[in-house]
Amino acid sequence: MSGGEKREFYGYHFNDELSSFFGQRSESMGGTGMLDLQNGEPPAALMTFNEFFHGPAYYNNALARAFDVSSSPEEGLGVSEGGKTMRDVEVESNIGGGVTPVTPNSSVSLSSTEAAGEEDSGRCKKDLQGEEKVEEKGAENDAEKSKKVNKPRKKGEKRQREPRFAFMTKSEVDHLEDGYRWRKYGQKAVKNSPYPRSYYRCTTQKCTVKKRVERSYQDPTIVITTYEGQHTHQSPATLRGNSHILASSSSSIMPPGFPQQLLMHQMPSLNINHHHQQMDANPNMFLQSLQTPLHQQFQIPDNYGLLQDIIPTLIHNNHP
DNA sequence: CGGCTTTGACCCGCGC
DNA sequence: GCGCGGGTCAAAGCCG
Repeated sequence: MSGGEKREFYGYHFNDELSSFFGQRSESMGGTGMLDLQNGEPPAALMTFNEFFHGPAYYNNALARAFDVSSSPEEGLGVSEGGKTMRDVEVESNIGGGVTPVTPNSSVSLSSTEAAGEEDSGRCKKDLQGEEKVEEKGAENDAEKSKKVNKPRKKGEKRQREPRFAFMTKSEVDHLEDGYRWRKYGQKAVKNSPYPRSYYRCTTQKCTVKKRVERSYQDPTIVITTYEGQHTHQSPATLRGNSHILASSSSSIMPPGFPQQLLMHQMPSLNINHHHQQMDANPNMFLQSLQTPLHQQFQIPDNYGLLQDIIPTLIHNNHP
């Protein structure tokens, strides 16, 4: 909100546990901003925006190439921890005051993750629930109580997790307006955090995009929004016509599910700080993929150590 | 009345 | 096997 805020994009690997992530940054780091990967999860590969934005296929191939591994998610992207793999791109930017209607004072960060070889418990449940419910009915006498969520999964079948994108937004409102319509379908208390995590699903039919919204317990002014999946439609806001600019300028690099309205506000002065080692696998990929005006404002991260720099920035932003 | 939120129950994966 | 934490479901309630 204070004018002159800088907007920055950061790439970093983040663990699924964002809340923990933020908690540790000042708790275990004493506020130094060092990011400590919880669980000692090995650094995951960073992927470019384009890779991510072009969907899993692109993304996996690019990654495979970048890391010289099989394109098979299960075996290639071996950054696994508990059967989980993920890569992230974190973008952090402060929205200039007044640009964002709903979140006037926001600093937005985004990151993406994907557990390629993993399954999405949610989807599993949902998808199987319908079909299994029928055949299971019989053997479900005892499962009466479990009338709800119950879904056996076909053996050997792995759930696929959608790519994820997480935003760290400095905002007073939890649910940020991003141009899409969401329906809340759950809320859970977050461990080690007084703030609950809310689960939203895109209300558009056949669109399976979901998002989680939680507030950093270390810095209540920061709202962490994690998008999962890609919208199969355009943003209602875009359709409404007030985002046509976005449609042409960002649609080429942003995934359907990307909160364009949010991004739009960041675009004017994206500024990515990259570190290198992580990108060494393919240092050019990032830039190559950013064949849009955007890249002109990005700074390539050099290594996953960027994890360590993200936080400081946040701190600076939040505590001038 | 339709759409959305709330909320308790339930399932799943994982670590011990 | 058990407990924990994350994620989802769906009934009930709320609201415009």
